[in-house]
Amino acid sequence: MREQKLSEAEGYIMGWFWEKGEMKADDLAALVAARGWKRSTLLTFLSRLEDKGMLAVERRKKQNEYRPIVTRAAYQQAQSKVFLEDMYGGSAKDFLSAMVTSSGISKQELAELRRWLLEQEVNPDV
Amino acid sequence: MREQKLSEAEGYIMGWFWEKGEMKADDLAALVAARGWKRSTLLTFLSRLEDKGMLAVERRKKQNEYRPIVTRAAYQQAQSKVFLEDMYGGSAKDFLSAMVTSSGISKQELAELRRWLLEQEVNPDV
DNA sequence: AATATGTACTACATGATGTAGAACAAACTA
DNA sequence: TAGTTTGTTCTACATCATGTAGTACATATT
Repeated sequence: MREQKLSEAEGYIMGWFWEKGEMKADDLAALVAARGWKRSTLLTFLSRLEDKGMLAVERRKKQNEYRPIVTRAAYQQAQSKVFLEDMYGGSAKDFLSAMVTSSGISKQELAELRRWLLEQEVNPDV
Repeated sequence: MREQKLSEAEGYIMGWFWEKGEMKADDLAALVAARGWKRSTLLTFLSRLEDKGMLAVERRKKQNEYRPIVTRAAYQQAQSKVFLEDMYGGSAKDFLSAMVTSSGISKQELAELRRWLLEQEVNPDV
């Protein structure tokens, strides 16, 4: 039900859904074969993702169809807001400032960021 | 030992250390009285914070002295880097972009941010 | 009807977290 | 100095998230 944080495995799986869209358990199984999960393990994750409100399941006669109902962007945004709030009291500037100070961001990226920000100014469609 | 993520309670306690600096258990106890923790509970947290490398402890005859050895800024920076990497592949621009798109940041803040960024340009002491 | 297939339910170990009692050592006091 | 107080460290435990999977049960096939 609640839209929470995804665990590593869950995030990995959602990554595939965001890339491929709707899938059946077998489609996903093929994609995540590298992890060597047993089928039931995978099904457990899918079930948990449904509980977390990330996937919608269409129960069919043959194989269920799983569809992502939270976009990657929406998830990122939600997590980012929480992070920004928890860590910097919601101040994006403080966040950026910290990144710059600690070289968590390169000069090049900084320049790019500046360019982007200036564009935003021209387009007040925010 | 390892510098990890802080739990809610640990973060709350570190917040006080970052604000007050060095403290004895009693000093802290007074500050966090609202939480209604038993003394041993508080001591457990202090001990765990020491394990996590956040506090240095000077064992005294009377009361131990606890001192923060990771600054708030350092902690924020470390966490931010990890977050940025995990969530946006390290792209601060993508992060900002997401914030703007989702109104996770106000126009006013955006303007402030722009001003700040331009200042950074003038001062290449980054 | 017998068999195969696929999902849901149940289970379990591990690690983090919140919470705290009890043991033990040092200091103070009568 | 022996008893009492004070403070720290150890040990403990319940709960929750997570990774992992067996098994029961329903449905589809043959």
